Amino acid sequence: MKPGQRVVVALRKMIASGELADGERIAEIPTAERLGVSRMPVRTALRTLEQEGLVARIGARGYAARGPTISQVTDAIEVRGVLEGLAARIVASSPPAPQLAQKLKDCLAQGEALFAKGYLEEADLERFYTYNLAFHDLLVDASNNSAIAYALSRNNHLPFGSAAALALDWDDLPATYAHLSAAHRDHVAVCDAILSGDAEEAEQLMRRHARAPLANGRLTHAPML
Amino acid sequence: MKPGQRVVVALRKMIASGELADGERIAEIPTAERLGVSRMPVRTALRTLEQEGLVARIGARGYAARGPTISQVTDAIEVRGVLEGLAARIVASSPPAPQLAQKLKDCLAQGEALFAKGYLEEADLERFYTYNLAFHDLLVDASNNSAIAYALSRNNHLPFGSAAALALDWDDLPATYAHLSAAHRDHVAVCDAILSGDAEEAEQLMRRHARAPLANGRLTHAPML
DNA sequence: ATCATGCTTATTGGATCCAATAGCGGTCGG
DNA sequence: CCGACCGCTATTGGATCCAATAAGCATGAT
Repeated sequence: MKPGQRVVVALRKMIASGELADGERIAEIPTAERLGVSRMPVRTALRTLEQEGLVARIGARGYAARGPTISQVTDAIEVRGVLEGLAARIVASSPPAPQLAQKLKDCLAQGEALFAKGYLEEADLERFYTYNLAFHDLLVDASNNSAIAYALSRNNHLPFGSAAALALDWDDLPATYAHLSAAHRDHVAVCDAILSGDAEEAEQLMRRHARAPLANGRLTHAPML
Repeated sequence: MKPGQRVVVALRKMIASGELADGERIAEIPTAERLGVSRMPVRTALRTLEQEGLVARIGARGYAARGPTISQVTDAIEVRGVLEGLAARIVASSPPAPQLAQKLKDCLAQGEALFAKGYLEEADLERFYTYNLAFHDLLVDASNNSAIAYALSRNNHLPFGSAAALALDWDDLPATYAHLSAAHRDHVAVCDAILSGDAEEAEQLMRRHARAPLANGRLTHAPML
């Protein structure tokens, strides 16, 4: 990976993990030395992270980390809910192309296979992650609305803003099974609403689905891009 | 203004005005010479504009302008609708602070004053612009949801993505009066729903309000930041 | 004759250097 | 003793230089 990208993801991780505390000042030179690059990649990275809302300018003198606060996390989840809800509504509003219906079925089949055996093993968590992302991406893609994709791509950089934000508990597989299979059932329900052309229902279901992690109460770490 | 900012706004204008056609390649060196600066501000500006969605990367070789297509415009309006709808819902969901109610009243009073005399004059368009922006900002601000503000701030850079996107017709003031007073009535209705705590109604009204320009059919130029 | 391969060149990304600026501290005067 | 002013320094923004890379073209081989 090129230095520029490396610095961006490194800083994202340091902010998300709290290694850079909320409000802590980020100067270019120390950061560059710390990461073993010149000031230039750091400069561009800070500009990028500012656009992403992960750092904020301190007057005219440097940037400060904007650590993930609980409210930021819940806010990002709410926003993802309405955006994906809109995507679902749009998709449901027009008669589905046969190939879209097929893609949806194929995608849901992956989820079905995961839960068929009635329990989860560790490797399944990774598979669910992939399947879940695929479903959400499929929907956004099918909505064919560039502004949604654009807004979501930004939101995804926020902590827990991505569809990957799941209440995963690697130590309590039964509880995780309950959460994830509920999510899968949500997917099926959304798909049904879409295929039957019920736009209102599709949107409501999708929004509730996105908000599920809020109800679960537990927000643990999920991989962030 | 510093060179960096100058280049960003200059490129934004050139893209919005079509001076840089959709899909046209933007190389750093010619652009830098054209604007009379070095390559560096152009580099940072292109990164910024990429984040804003106004240019897209062409493989590993430069950027291309993403001109304002009709679908981009309508997409951005839809997205703004759901985001501001969410803001309205959130505000309506909790009992309004007295000072918020006062601010809303003050804001709506500005609109009321504009339409009281039953017709519009040129200067009123500017005033309505200010009032309209103030109302929308007030709502987003009151929702206290940073992710909404963040997503909207990005969306605002898209053509017609901002609340300033109104079907303004400077030559047909009576028709404009109809549109704008309808918008003001929308504001009043949203405000009523919020103060009475009807979250569902507030959201629906706000979404319809945002989509009104789509129904008006006419999308003319509005100032873009 | 056509396709593949290698060379040339144009263009972007990174590093280093230089200038402008703001913040901070010290000192001097009231 | 306190406040204001001046100068120093730390830090960011811009310019130029260098390296890496990919695209385009030409040439040769099959």
